[in-house]
Amino acid sequence: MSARYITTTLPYVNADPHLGHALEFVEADFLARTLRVQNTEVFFNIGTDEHGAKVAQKAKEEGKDPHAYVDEYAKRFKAFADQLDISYDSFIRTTDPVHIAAAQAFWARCFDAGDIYKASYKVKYCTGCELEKTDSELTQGRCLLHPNLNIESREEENYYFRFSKYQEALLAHYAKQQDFVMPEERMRELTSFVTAGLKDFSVSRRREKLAWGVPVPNDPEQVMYVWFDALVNYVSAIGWPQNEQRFLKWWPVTQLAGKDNLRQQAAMWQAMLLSAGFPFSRNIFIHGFITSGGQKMSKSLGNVIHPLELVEKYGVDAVRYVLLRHVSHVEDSDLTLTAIHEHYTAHLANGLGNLVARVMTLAEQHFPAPIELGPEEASIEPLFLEKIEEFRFNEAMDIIFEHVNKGDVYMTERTPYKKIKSENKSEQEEAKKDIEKLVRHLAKIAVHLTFAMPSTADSILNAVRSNKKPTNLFPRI
RNA sequence: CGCGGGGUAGAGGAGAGGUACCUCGGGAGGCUCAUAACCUCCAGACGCCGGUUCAAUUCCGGCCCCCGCAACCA
Repeated sequence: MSARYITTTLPYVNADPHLGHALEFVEADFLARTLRVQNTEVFFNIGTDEHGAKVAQKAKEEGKDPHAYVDEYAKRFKAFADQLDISYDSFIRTTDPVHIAAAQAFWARCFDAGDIYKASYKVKYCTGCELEKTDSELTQGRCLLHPNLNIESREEENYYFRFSKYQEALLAHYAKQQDFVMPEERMRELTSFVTAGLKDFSVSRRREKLAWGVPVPNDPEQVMYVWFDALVNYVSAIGWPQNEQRFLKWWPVTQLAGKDNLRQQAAMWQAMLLSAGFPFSRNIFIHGFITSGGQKMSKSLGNVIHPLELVEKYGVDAVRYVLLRHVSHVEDSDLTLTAIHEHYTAHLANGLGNLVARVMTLAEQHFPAPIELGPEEASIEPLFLEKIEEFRFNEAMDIIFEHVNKGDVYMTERTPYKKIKSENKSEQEEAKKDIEKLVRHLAKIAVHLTFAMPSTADSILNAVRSNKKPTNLFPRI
């Protein structure tokens, strides 16, 4: 029995869970569930990233103590995962004491390797906001809120991580393991980024400015910059450093991340691993963003799609279905409420739900007892599993839904509903065979749906096992 | 010359050196087991300009347009 470790990127808790989080959770869950049936022991990690300036600031805005604030958000994200039926084995919080200890131990390793050093750090500061600004927060070197003020440059002593040292090693690894990052477009982008040269990055902040972080070992003046702390969750979640055995059992990890996280996960984090003396991650899948109506979702545009509202309206499995089948595994994908509704109606109500209804109606009427299922119905198509392992989730889903269509075609061509009423005995027998075949076909579809749409799969299998037409699986809305 | 991606029927997507596929929508027919569902057939497309090739929408070059990213946005 082999072991596989899968993790999502921890969402930062400065905002509520959104459709992008749902996408990543569901993709990871799909993969985890399929691996579990392939004689593989799976450890599936999710969690929340809770330190840093933005969180401290948000907590202040809401008039809360940071601890209370992050507790609230961690609860919200966990509930979110539960409502999406995510089969996670671990929900790590970067404020967990074990994680904090791990971050410090990891830091110490990098420090001992000579990769963490102190240097002067320049920040851009807006005196109007009384806040540090990053380049992306500035437009033409100016703060948007205070365009008439000059941005000041301030300096302070911070710790740096020797990222530049690992350029060659990273490039060598990318060349050696070409599917380290998937899809390959992302690998190209990453390679060109690293080839262009790496600059050491700052990994701490002065404590007096930012108390909401992990204290740097042996320096009470400094706390870790949230990046450094957060990335370590991938090893702290599996027990490092206090349980070396457990760590060795699960590492290396398969990571899922958004395209905005490519560098951090596939370059920075990998360099940190190297510095601390760990093997690289196993592989990293980078997904795109979900847009709506061709634009980024934003409150001001009013095009935000709230995943939990979708769950309420269409059901969890329908939401999981849309995210797995109608979202590109490579590029950004557009989803609108209309499109979601259309997918639901066309493929779930008219397609899958209707097929189950028509087949089970015939079965219930013409068979006195349920059909015994055999090993054939329980087996899973290898191609289906391969697609998922290659992160081609939508193609895997296509395979299942082709079978739904085949069922409908078979029904039309063989007309068992007509032959079963025939006076002719042999026609009746033929019809019975056809119905049985269709019932087995349904069972097979259900088995394949276990991973993407667990409760739907259960409903179908229950219907087959009890020889009873279920209530509408996907009512028209 | 900053980096990467993209422009395919009315809409949204997939694809590949040689009959361009899917979903929704439109048109015609069929079926009646089913959630007014299902099946069949038809109409309709490869941004622009060059090049390579027997053959390009697919490869190469140029142009136009769109979208991300541009490192501490966590």
